[in-house]
Amino acid sequence: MRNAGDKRLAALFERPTLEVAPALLGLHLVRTGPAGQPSRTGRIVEVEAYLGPADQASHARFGETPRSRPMYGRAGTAYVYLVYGMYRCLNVVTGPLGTPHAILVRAVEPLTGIEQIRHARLTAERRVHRSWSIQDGARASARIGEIPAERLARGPGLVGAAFDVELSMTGSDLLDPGAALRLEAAPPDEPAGRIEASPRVGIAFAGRPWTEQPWRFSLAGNPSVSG
DNA sequence: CTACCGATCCCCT
DNA sequence: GGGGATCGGTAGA
Repeated sequence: MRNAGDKRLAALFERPTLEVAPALLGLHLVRTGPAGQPSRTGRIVEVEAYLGPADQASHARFGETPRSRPMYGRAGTAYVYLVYGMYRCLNVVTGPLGTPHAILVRAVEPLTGIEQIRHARLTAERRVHRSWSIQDGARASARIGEIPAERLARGPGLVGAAFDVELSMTGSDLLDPGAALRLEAAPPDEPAGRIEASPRVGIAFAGRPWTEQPWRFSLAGNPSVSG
C-alpha cells in the first residue's frame, strides 16, 4: 500500500518527460545498505532529459539493445550505465512503456550519511587507481576528507560513486519504498528554489539541434550543481 | 575479430 | 589546456 507521498511521486511520472525532469529537482535520492550502515540521502539538484530514440545524444539512438532495454520499461525504472569504463551514471526512466526516455541525475546535494558517502567516494577512486601506493591512498583519503559535503556528488559520475550506484541496479524500481536505491518525495517544508534550463553537457558528438536543446535543469544557485 | 569512443573526473603542466 | 584510468557498445573489416 502506497502512502500519500508515494502516490504523488507515482503520479508525477505519468507526465511528459520534459515536465518530469524539472519536477525531479528537490526529490530525495536514498541509498540504504550495507546492513547496519546509516542510509545516505541527498537532494537532486541537476538533471538532464534524453528523449530517444530520435535524440542523437541518447543511448536509445541505436534502438533497443541489452544496455538500453530498461529505458523501454516503466517510468520510475532505473537505467544505469558505465561511462569511460569506470563511472556509473544513474538515470530515471520516463515516458509510457516502449518509449525510451530517461533523465540523467547529474548532481545531488548530500543531506545525510555524509561519512558513508566519503567512504564510498574513496572506495570508487581506489577501484580506478588499482596501482596506488599506500601514500597515494592516504593522500586521496585526506583529499576526500577535505571536500565540502555539497561537492561530494556534484557530477553524474560522482553521484554514482557517492551513492554506490551499481550496474546490477539497472532495471530496478526507484519508486519501490523498500529498494536499496530509491526516490522519495521531499518533506513539504523543504524550499524548492528557482529552476534554470540550459543545454546538456558532454554531448557534442550528437550535433545540432541536440546540442542546443535546453534539456538540462538545475536549481539556481545551488552549490551542488556541476559546472 | 579489432578499432574506436564515450551522457567523466582528477592531476599535472 | 592535456592526458591517463578503464571497459562495454557499436560499427566495420
